[in-house]
Amino acid sequence: MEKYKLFDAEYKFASIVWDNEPINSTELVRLCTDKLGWKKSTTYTVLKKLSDRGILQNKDAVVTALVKREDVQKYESNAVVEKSFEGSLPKFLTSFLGERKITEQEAEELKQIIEEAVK
Amino acid sequence: MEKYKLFDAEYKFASIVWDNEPINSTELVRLCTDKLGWKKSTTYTVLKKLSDRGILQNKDAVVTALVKREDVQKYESNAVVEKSFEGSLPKFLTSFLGERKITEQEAEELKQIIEEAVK
DNA sequence: TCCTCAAGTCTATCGCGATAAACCTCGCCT
DNA sequence: AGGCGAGGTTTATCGCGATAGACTTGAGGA
Repeated sequence: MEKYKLFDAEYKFASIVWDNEPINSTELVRLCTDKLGWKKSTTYTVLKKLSDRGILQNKDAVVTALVKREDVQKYESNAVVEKSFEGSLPKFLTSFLGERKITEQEAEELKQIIEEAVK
Repeated sequence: MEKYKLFDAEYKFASIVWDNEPINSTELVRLCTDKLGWKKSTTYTVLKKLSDRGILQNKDAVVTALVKREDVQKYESNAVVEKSFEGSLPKFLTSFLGERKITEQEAEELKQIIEEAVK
């Protein structure tokens, strides 16, 4: 789903929406000024673009997300494994863990997640 | 290590080097023309930039890598988990796997990698 | 009626990554 | 002594994501 590809600025912006939706657009402008240092028009420009793409929605000055954060995250995770690890999750994991050590407890949690995906 | 951050074009280029090093620079130009559609000067421009950064090396017309592919991959994997998953590997894994199903064998392989990191 | 302010659009500008044109040097061959 | 190709640098140009300035519209209050 190429649709879910967000650029850096877009992702930061969308994150603010996800964290605060539903949110009034003027209030959102204020938040972006605080957290991103954006001017009003910048916020509206990005908001419009994401709305046109069906990612967000601005109706009667109330902004909500049409696409879930999880869906964008899923796209991101797949894209990286695809681009840098030939689509191989094992390769990704090996690289990520590296010499890094994890606790027995963390290992359990990860194995649990993996079990969940076996069917 | 911010040093390992490669842009898209740089990464594609470095990949060709990793796959073929040591390689003569003129030969590398030919490869880039074939695989990336680049002109000679484009190849040299990118090569110089990566050499200046200590990622690659061009000595007596022989190009080699000073930084291992694995190190760049490690940076990439960490960056994504950091940026999109609050640094949480479990969150990344959950998102990546999603409804996707994996075989018992693949699960074993993954668990093996995880075990390796416990200490 | 006029002012204000919320709400939003349209059209730049700007920085930077991606790509390349033009030019240079130097050894080698004829 | 002149051409030629390998090897390389310097200096643009270009596309696009990031950001914003200027302007518009419409409701509500003094």
